[in-house]
Amino acid sequence: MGAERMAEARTRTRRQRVEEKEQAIIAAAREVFQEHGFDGAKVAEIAKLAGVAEGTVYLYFENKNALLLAVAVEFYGRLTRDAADGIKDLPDTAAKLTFLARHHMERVAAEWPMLGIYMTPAKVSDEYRQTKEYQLNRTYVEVFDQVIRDAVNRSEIRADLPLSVVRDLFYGGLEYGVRTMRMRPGKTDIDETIANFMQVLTAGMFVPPAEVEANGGSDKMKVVLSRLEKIAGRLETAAG
Amino acid sequence: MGAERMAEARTRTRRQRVEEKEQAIIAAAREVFQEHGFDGAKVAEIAKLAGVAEGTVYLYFENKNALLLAVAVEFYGRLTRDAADGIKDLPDTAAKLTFLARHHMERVAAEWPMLGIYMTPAKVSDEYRQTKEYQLNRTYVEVFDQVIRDAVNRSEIRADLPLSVVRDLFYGGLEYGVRTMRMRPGKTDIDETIANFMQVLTAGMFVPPAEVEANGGSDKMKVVLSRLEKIAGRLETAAG
DNA sequence: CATATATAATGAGTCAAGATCATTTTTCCT
DNA sequence: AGGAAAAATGATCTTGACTCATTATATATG
Repeated sequence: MGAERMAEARTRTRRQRVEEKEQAIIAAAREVFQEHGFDGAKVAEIAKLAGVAEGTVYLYFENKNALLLAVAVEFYGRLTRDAADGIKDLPDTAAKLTFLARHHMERVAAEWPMLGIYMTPAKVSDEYRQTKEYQLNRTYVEVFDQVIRDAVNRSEIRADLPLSVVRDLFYGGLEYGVRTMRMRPGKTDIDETIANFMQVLTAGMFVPPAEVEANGGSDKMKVVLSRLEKIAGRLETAAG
Repeated sequence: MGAERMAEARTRTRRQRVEEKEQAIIAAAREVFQEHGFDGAKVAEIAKLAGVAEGTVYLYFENKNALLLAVAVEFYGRLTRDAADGIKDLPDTAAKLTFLARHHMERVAAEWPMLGIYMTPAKVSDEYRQTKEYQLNRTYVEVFDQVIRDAVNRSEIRADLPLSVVRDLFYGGLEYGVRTMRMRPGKTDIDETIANFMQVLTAGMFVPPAEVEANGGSDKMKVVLSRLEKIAGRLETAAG
């Protein structure tokens, strides 16, 4: 019994050591990927930064891609957690979406090399896309999806639009938005950009005929009112 | 004089031969990139397919990236030309945008590997992005931009939205849309997807309060009024 | 504590693929 | 024809991912 527990304890500490080393390698990989991009990153450099020999990396990860995947898992974990936490106490749909937009833009902008790399479809095989990468992304956008579903249930958002279309516009638009911002640094304000995005998603980009009618519409209301008053008058007369 | 002309003529035919070979290499590269992706493509295979020695490729292109760039130039050329041609005779903004959306989706879907590769920021150096790649993209989206500008001038589209935001939503959304379609093959209809995209861009995704008042509003109002008038009429008759 | 066994780590070596360059082949002019 | 310039070749070099025989460390046992 005592021996068994000791054995277990020892095994655990060994596992802990192993896990610490694994974490060190992942951390090093993140840093090197961030700096040089996937292709530019040398496994030798990652190993050196992690304080292990090059061969050791391959005891922990099958290959460079697996290393990238591990970094991505960690990245998506943080991303998803922060997104979910961030919207928890926000009052309405618009505020939540605005937060998610900002959160996404900032993160993508900050860790662009990693994300850009990871998103490259050819990089991660079809199998992976069907499983791990897909699941990661799925879990992340689930936060967004839930906000939309709630809004649809409360009839704030059209129910006739497929969720995927809304989601693709949101995240696709944001990703391109980040690119645009990177292209002209300093010349674009993130808050203004997000406000404009929300503007389009909320009200569309076309000048809404509805709006024209609605304004002029108040005139219509007057017309209707006067007609109603006439009717009321006739009713009173009739009743009288 | 005669000699000079002859020299020129011969030089020209030599140049022609050289250009033919260059085209052959580019064509081979496109095919191999298309099949294996950038990383998977071997210069040796491209050379073989083009019918030249491996070293010859490097007489025409500095390196593999330059080869990719050449393929991209050719690709963007076709893409831009077809886009401009396609919208020339279309009657209104909505039709033009719908065409551009479909055109883009189909091309991206068909030549995804190439585009996906090329769009990867790390692949093409910062210098290139500032010059060649940026210019290519710029020329392509110029077609879209002009449609939007025209629409703004005719007051069909809000003037307060930066063009870049509209553009990013359009192309970003479409790119993600293509991904979604690839993810669930057969389960998503391209025309329906495009219609939904246009729906959001046109009218927004939120249920517009204005619309309720204006559309339903006016109709309902008319119905109610006519009912009231009928009632009034009957009452008058009855009272009469 | 000493020894044996299992586990972990190492880095020199292999291999594949991009890029180079001395050599050969072709073109073209006199 | 002959020679110079241009073009093409492929063996060779280089780099970096990945392997594996060897060494070191940790754990279990007498």
